[in-house]
Amino acid sequence: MPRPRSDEKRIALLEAATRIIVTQGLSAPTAGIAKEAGVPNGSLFTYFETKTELLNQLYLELKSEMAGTALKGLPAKAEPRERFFRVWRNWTNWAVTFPEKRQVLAQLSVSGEITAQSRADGHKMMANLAELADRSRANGPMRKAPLGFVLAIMNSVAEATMDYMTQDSTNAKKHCKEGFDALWRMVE
Amino acid sequence: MPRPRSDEKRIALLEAATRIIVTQGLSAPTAGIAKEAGVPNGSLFTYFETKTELLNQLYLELKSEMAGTALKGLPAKAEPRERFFRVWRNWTNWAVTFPEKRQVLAQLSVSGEITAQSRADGHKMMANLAELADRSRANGPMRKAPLGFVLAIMNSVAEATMDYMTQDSTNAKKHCKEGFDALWRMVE
Amino acid sequence: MPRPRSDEKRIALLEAATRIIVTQGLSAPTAGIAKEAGVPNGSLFTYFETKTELLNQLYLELKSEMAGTALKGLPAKAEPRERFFRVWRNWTNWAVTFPEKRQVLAQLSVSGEITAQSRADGHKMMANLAELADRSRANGPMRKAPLGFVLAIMNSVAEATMDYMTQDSTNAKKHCKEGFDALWRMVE
Amino acid sequence: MPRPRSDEKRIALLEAATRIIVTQGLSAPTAGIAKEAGVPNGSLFTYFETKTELLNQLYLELKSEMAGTALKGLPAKAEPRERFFRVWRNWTNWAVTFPEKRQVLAQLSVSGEITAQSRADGHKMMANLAELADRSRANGPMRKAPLGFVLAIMNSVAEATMDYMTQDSTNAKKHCKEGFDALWRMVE
DNA sequence: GATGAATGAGGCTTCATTCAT
DNA sequence: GATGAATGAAGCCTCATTCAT
Repeated sequence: MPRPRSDEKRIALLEAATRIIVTQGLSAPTAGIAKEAGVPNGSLFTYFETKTELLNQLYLELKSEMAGTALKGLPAKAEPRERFFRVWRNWTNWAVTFPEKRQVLAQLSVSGEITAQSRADGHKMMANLAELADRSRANGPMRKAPLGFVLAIMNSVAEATMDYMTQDSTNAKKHCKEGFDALWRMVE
Repeated sequence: MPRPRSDEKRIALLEAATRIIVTQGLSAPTAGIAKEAGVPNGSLFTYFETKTELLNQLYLELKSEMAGTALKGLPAKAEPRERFFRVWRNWTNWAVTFPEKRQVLAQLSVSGEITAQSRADGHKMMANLAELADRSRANGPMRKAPLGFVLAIMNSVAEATMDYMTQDSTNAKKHCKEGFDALWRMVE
Repeated sequence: MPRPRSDEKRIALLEAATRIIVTQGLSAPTAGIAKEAGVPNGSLFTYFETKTELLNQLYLELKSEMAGTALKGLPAKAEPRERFFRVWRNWTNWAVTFPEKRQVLAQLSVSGEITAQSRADGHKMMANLAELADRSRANGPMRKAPLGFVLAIMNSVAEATMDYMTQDSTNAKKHCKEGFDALWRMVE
Repeated sequence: MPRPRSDEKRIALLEAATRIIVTQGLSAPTAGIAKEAGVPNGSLFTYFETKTELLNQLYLELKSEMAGTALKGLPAKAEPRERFFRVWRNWTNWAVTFPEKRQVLAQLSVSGEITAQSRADGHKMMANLAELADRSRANGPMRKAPLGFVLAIMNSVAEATMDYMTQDSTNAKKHCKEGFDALWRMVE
């Protein structure tokens, strides 16, 4: 299938999918997504061969946006802790700003719809973040632990922090800092 | 004095559901679950009014089993750290021993099928664990953070640890310890 | 410019429904109706959102056809009695010609499936007939009775007449006249 | 199947059926009827072999009650008109007093569930009424019309009258009289 | 007999995907 | 390409009836 002329509808569909999936779950009908996007139901399939394909692209899109946002404006020269905190703040803020996106990403991640390839691609997008984490723990107590493990923990603390920031958004900033400090205590 | 409702079938259905959902996801047909349980499809509905009801009961069952296992054999008198580690070990071991149960629990947790009531009931089952966590952080750096936040982090580190233990099960014991130490560094 | 929705299928479905309902009642499966109409079962639902919707539309269709037939070719200028008789003849003939339609209409009318809206719409279709009745009784013994009552009686005598015409169709014409005369005696 | 010991439950079931069918239609589940009657669902089938059987007996029961009420206290010696009016009043009053019974009887009558035998039995119950009608028209304009036809018309006018009495129950008595007068004008 | 759990065929409806226009 | 009607397999759930206790 040739690439469709404009990306407009593709993006409209992806955004609509996010909105619909938040409320209806992954089993939301493609027709509903198309309608929400203001696109005829049949056309969805000229942009995405199958529903699974749409879901995988959505996964990548969200992951990419998340990673991009986290790493945006990262100062090239600064203390590791400072650099890491910058990323942490961007990252968690993204989640608080777009809770639906985070939720959908979570749903997609546990679902069986995402292919190994997509997961691998998704991980690549987090590569810079991983590198940052790797350096941060270089002299700390987890210096000998497998990087994957450290990343997993970092990710999970981030998730918990995001949850709490979203839940109690008036103190979001404070929770953001607390989460970071806790993480730092673990690795450094 | 009619045939009494058999608890066996109820359990068979719940276990079958776990097995089926691991491979097919939450959208697995009820007929498939019934078949796997060796029960006629219509009978599923004499034990669970709807599929959603089945899912909610499964959630509670798994949560309850997980909490029960974690707290089993907890020595009444011991150092907090020791007590907590005992729980941690039980908990993560359960996840490694029954990866399907954990996976299904994860799917259920993010799905929209679980009612607020079920979630509340599920939380209650973790109450003892929560208390333990509360005491552990009493003199540490997170002593002023909201308990919910501490629990969320604890939970997320546990998740990461379980993931890693499952993935690299030869070193499961080591990862279990590492995860715990990381957590302890955060709170104490 | 997709395939336009075919009115043919809609009508085929309505006619099939009539045929099926006569023999199987209102509980006739939609699949059976679709099959009888030579249409795939799923397609029934592109023409009628639900079975109830199909039933309501069928009700209206039949009512409309009945009213239309009754009033067809009504001479603008003629004695009231003459005009009324014309209608009466058309009306009862329709019932004798299409006994299945009448029977289905009867089933629908007593069933709980027909909405108040549909009933109201159905009544409107009989408005001209009602007007005719109203004029006919204007100088008779029922001139002071509520119009609704007169209409109900008229309708019920018509029903009885139709029954008898159908049952003993060789004398249909005679019964038609007798029914009309009886009715006329009542109102004029 | 041997006759069950007591008629209590049988009657409870029949009455429950009436109540349930009014609101849910003839497709009401037997389990619902049993529950409404305070009888275990399985027991329904010791009183009625099948659902159809229950429906037929209900039909007969209602028909019998209706006829019985109509003919109750009929003065042996009185003018035909007077006698007939007595019956008419009883009959229509019954319908106004028990609108659910009438409605259910109507539903049953048009449904395909009632056997020819039941219908025949039902007609027999109206025999006295038929005889009355026959005498009433003996010298009137319908003296040569088939008795069946006259009965049908009588029945249908009664139906219309009942409808109107129920609808506008404050003037029930008046409508009762009006209906009767209209009928009388037709036959006498 | 009384009870209510058990059964499995079948009903209505949904939906991803295709395809006529 | 764009559109939305068409398709039919499949899903959840219902229910009359049977039967173990």
